Amino acid sequence: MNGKHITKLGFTNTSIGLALAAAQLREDTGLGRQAILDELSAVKSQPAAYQTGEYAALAHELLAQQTHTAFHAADALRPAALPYAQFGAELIEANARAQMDVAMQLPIARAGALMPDAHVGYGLPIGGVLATENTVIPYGVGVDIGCAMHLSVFAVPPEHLKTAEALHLLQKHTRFGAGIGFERRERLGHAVLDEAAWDEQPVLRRLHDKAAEQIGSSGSGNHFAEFGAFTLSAPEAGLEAGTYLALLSHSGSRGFGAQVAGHFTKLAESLHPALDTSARKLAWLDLGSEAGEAYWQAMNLAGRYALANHEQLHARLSRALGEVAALSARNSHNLAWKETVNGEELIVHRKGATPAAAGQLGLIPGSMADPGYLVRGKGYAPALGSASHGAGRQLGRKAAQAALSKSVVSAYLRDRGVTLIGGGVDEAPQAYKRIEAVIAAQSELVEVLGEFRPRVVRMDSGSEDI
DNA sequence: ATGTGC
Repeated sequence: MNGKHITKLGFTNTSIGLALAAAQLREDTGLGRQAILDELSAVKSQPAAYQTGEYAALAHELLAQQTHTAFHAADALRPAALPYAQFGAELIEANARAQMDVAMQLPIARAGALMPDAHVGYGLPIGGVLATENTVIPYGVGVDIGCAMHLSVFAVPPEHLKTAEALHLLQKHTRFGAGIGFERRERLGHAVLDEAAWDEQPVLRRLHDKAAEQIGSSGSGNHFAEFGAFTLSAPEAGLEAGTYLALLSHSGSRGFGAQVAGHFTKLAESLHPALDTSARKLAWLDLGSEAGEAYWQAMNLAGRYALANHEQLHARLSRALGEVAALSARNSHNLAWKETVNGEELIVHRKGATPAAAGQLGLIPGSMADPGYLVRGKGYAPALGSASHGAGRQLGRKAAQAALSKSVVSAYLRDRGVTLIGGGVDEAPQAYKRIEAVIAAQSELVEVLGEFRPRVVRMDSGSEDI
């Protein structure tokens, strides 16, 4: 018995040595060569039946190889990306497109689209829409699960609220920054904190107290709360056309959602060790698996929690104003939904994309000093019923810090009559694409109903205030 | 995006 006999049976790599060792043990019992080769052949075709005895080590190696091969086959990328529509392609950088191309090579991908505010993100680009079959990609949703917009329009003129008072109200009723929450005696309860789901997963149970502490707060980066003038161009939901005082906010699921995202993306990566490195951050979870179900539950809880954050912010400020919103709208723009796409039920991931089904209201902000828009979706199929979630960055954070200064940002704000609390150069209006161009690039996707012009804005301080 | 890590 030698290596030649073994390789002839089709054993490779580590299994050759293990087969030889097992054959030696069988020879020691007096068994003949042909009988041993027959046994080896049987072990090779049915390793699961030989997990004990002389062939155990070989059988385990063969089983491991089988599993590995299966992983490779199931995770192999398509040789070419599936086609997808891009809106405002001239506004989208090549590296964001390259990321989308990788996503469209995933074996689970079915359809996709790139919005005009698209730019590079982890895994799926921001402004990317991706439909998959019975699977969910944690980084196809993003770190800030459920990040959302909320607008309250009050039936009073914008001048009703003086700048000094707006500053005071924002300072008093909003909280910004990583790790920030409300002081215990200031906290408001919310039904979302009493949901049964918190007790159904260790990761959720562990995060409940943090969620209770941070509810009603806003984060860092591009999150904001701002008072401004909202102009409605035609009557809508009982409100006459005109210009009104309004409150617009952008916030997500805070530390809770970020921890959920981190937990499940790590889990997804561990389940797809064979996935090509270019797609590592697009590792998915099967919705038929326990892990997939757990993510779906956690993601939707984080989505409801993010909306509850906005509800509390708007409730505090409306109450302080003594006004009730005459018109309000809100939408999540980092989430996955079960939707019918071309007659098939798929999981539609929107990572920095506004749901824009026919008739659906959505909010697309510009920057700290540029207009934001209330839009109505047109349910445009090539966009998978989506629109942009904002203007999108044209300069990354570091590039913005290097290219811009406090003085050019201050001048931009002054020219537009915007007063800012906090904010950093990395969030400068000049770091963003021109919202007018981004809106113009999606006329097939949404209809503009109204325009919000920011007047008094609060953001996190970042590294340095402007 | 988040008060922290392949």
